[in-house]
Amino acid sequence: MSNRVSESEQIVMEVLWQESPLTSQQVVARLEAQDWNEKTVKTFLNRMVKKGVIGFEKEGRKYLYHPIIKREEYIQSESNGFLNKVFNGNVKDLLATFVQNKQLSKQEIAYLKELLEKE
Amino acid sequence: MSNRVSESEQIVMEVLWQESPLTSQQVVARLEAQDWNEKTVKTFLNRMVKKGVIGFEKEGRKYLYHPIIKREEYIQSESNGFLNKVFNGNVKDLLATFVQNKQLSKQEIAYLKELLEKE
DNA sequence: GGTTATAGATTACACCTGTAATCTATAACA
DNA sequence: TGTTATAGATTACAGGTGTAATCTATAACC
Repeated sequence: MSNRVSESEQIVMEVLWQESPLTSQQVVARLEAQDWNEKTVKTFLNRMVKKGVIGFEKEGRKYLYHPIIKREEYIQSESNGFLNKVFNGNVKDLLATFVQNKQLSKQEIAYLKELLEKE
Repeated sequence: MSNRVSESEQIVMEVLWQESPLTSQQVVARLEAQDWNEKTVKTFLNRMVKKGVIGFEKEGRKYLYHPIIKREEYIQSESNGFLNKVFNGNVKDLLATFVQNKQLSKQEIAYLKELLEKE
């Protein structure tokens, strides 16, 4: 089993990053919008435990799940992967693509300029 | 067979985006750095044809492969997928993450500011 | 205490992907 | 023209992923 987080698993991670620990039932409840069978969610939780990306504490017969990897680290790692894969590591190209293809509000533009000033 | 381009397949696509049409041998030659068996590359070409992301013209017994999907469209689609998946669609967050975590040269910063001006 | 509901564990199964080896037809060479 | 090299097609096979159903043990209820 690899220890990469699949797309579906990431959706489960988001729930636990938002709030934890949670029982599987609570996770299922918070994923209602996904329209996944409860069994499916439990499979994901199980696999994620095996991958070592989440852990749990037993509480009676139930488990209380919590994230092990940090959201920031995950985002960093995904971002770098994406940067290398799609933009061959060229940050400028990546930024230009997003700046040009997405509508940015005046506020956002101002905010980003400020960030650039600080660099 | 899905019509998404896998990671390995994308590497093959890059070759054809750079130059096409190419025979499988030429593609193999341009992928020497990948250290893939020739058979492996041919499998990828085959699958990509089935997925409809590349096409070919017969030239005698050989095929001349060419991309069907455009690089720009691919990048757009991957970028949007990434944006939604990792940043929940929030471009500002995405841009901030890359601006803050990557070293940008003065030139790059100037260039990006210029882009922002134009928005 | 016996029965039932439920929690997590195990099993299932098809499709995708990485990574080739083998098959089959034919072009090219001797 | 018979043999061989080679092109693409087909087959292989393990591990990951989506999507659950079934198994097994136990907590909870009657």
